[in-house]
Amino acid sequence: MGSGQPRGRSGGRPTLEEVAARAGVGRGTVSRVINGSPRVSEHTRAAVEEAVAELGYVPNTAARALAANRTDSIAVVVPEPESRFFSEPYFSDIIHGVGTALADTDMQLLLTFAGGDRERRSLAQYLSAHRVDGVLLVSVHADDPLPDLLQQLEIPAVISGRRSADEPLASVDSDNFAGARAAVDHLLGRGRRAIATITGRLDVYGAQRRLDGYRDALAEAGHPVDEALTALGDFTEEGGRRAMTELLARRPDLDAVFAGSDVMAAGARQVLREAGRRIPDDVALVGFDDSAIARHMDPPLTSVRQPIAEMGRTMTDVLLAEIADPRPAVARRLTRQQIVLPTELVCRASS
Amino acid sequence: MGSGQPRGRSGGRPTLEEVAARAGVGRGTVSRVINGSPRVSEHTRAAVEEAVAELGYVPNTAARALAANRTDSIAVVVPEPESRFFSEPYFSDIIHGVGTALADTDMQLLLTFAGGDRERRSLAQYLSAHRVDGVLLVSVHADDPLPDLLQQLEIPAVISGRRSADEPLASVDSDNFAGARAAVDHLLGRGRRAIATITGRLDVYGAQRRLDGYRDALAEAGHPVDEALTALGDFTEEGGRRAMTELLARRPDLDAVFAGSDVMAAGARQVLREAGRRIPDDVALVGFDDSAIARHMDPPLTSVRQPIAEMGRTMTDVLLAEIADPRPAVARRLTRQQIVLPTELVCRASS
DNA sequence: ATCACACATGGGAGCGCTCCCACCCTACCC
DNA sequence: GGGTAGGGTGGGAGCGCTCCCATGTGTGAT
Repeated sequence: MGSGQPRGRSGGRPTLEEVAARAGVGRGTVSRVINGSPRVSEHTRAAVEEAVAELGYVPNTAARALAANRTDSIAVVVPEPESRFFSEPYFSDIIHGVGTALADTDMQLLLTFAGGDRERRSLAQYLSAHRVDGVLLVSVHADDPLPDLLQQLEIPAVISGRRSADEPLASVDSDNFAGARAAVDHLLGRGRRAIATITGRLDVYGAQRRLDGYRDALAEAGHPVDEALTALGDFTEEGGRRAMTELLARRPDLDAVFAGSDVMAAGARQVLREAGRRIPDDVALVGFDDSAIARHMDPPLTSVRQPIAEMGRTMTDVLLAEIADPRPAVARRLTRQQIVLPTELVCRASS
Repeated sequence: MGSGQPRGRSGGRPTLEEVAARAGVGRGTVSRVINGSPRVSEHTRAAVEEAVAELGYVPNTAARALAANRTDSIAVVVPEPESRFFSEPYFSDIIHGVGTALADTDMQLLLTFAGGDRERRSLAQYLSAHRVDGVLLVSVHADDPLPDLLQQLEIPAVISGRRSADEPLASVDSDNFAGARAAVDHLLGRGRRAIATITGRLDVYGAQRRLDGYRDALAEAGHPVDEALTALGDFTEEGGRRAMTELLARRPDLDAVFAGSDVMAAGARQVLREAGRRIPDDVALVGFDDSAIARHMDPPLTSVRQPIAEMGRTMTDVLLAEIADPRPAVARRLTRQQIVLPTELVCRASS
């Protein structure tokens, strides 16, 4: 903004050629300066930069993409039908982190929704056409074919949350196991003995790991794991309600509940209240995610915080590194990063 | 996916030329088919479509953008530093709506963060380079220079939430005035008489309109507007707390509070509770936004719902129409749309 | 002075597409 | 039978850039 922009022929934006003419150099030289090549003399560089500034030159991405066969953009793929995804701040936070990481680069962020079958197909096409330099996969299901497609197309990709213990793609995850352990250890420390858990969908690896952490904590404390104290949820509030009802029926003597997500904890709380159980006096409650819900619940919910924005940032860093890495995919595969970020227990009044 | 893709020269993706060769037609004809031109015989069209399918041809966007001078993508501009933006589901919901609207097209969605000064500058550059066909502006401040820049560059743009009564850009907003009226009418209907309000930042037009609605409802009911019952907040929880403290000091006899956002209502609730006021027995509380917080608050918060996802969808539709509109900007200006979507009061236990 | 070589530079050759003009062929009309 | 539309079609001319090769130009070694 600011000074007027002298134009080329037809009022369009200035081109490389025009910058070259103004600076009294060739097209190639300007290109070198724009792209930070070292093979330009200091003097020439200065002249070109001046011309660029004077004309307000901005490279044409389309032309660059066509000629160089790269797009300077990455895609975040969102499995849209998962309304859970949009109802939790997870999405915003990841995107926030990605945005932060991208701010230092001139990469652009493309948002893609792989919702229905049609979108999925057109997404596959889109990716096949190599219209992005890399892909960030957010909350992918175990049976999603997308990751394999990406691998086959040799498109750099990073996934949020591993799909299994041996995730072939680069991934960034939070330490679900340690988070769950911390939550249960905390409950044990407060003297709770009949600690139940409400799990998320177990085909989500993270949910499984939270359950593992719960069991591990109990086992280490010398508590026998009572299957009656485990109820399956599905990450929804309604699922939390159902699971809590079940638990109460099976083990009316329970004195603590570790829920695999805050939303499920909220559902559980309703049932507990209706059953006349006071929180935390009769039953302590701990959630997972530390979302806004946790802070505003009554009583405020103790919850395991995941560094979601940081996950987004890290995913982006890893992806950018993969894109920049000149080594062939085969060599790279050996070093595919599996990053696990620490979780943290946030104690509030519910426990 | 599926069948193997025969390749052109060097293992790359097939080009228009190759499709043409295979179908036994010229390049122009294939282009016409791809772009749905009617000037192709039925017979030829079929042959081309078969060749396209066989080769798994996907047009190269970069080449198309370069040749046709359009990008088939729109940008959503997010004023990132507003952390409020990320802490509320507003963002996700808008994006969700935009995604839905875009699913029917082959437009791509670009997410841009106009946070710091540097990002702002590079965004201006980005837009100047016409790297998107249109822009969706989300929650823009009254003094933001971006809208003017867009208008000057003649880039189609739609803004969420008008900046003033005579917004020059196309805009989509929710009916803040009617929403506030409904909330206050509801409180009046429940017999509340000393109804206070906590406003958002009044340089946000929507916050002003909510205040207007509050006043209008009281005036129409024959209540004198008592300035002591109006406190300024800033959309934050802390702001809500401060405002509530003020109100309680000024008018200890108040029996209802209409907050300009759920988050501020949450802050107010804390103060009310600390002051020993029961909700809704002593003081009724109504929020605005109907966010997740409202449902999980204790007691659940009555709140004015905004159709945020629908706003995103509508913004996109309007933008696509503007992009498709062949009329010059001058002619279009006369018909710039100002769409206002209805709000709805969601009654819960807090009132 | 001569040769070799590195570095700086200019510009041709595309990248894959759209736009548009020229061409051809088939009615159809006089 | 010749003339005239007009729909179908082919392909040239770019779009603005990067890549790379060819061409200087200056330096140090011989």
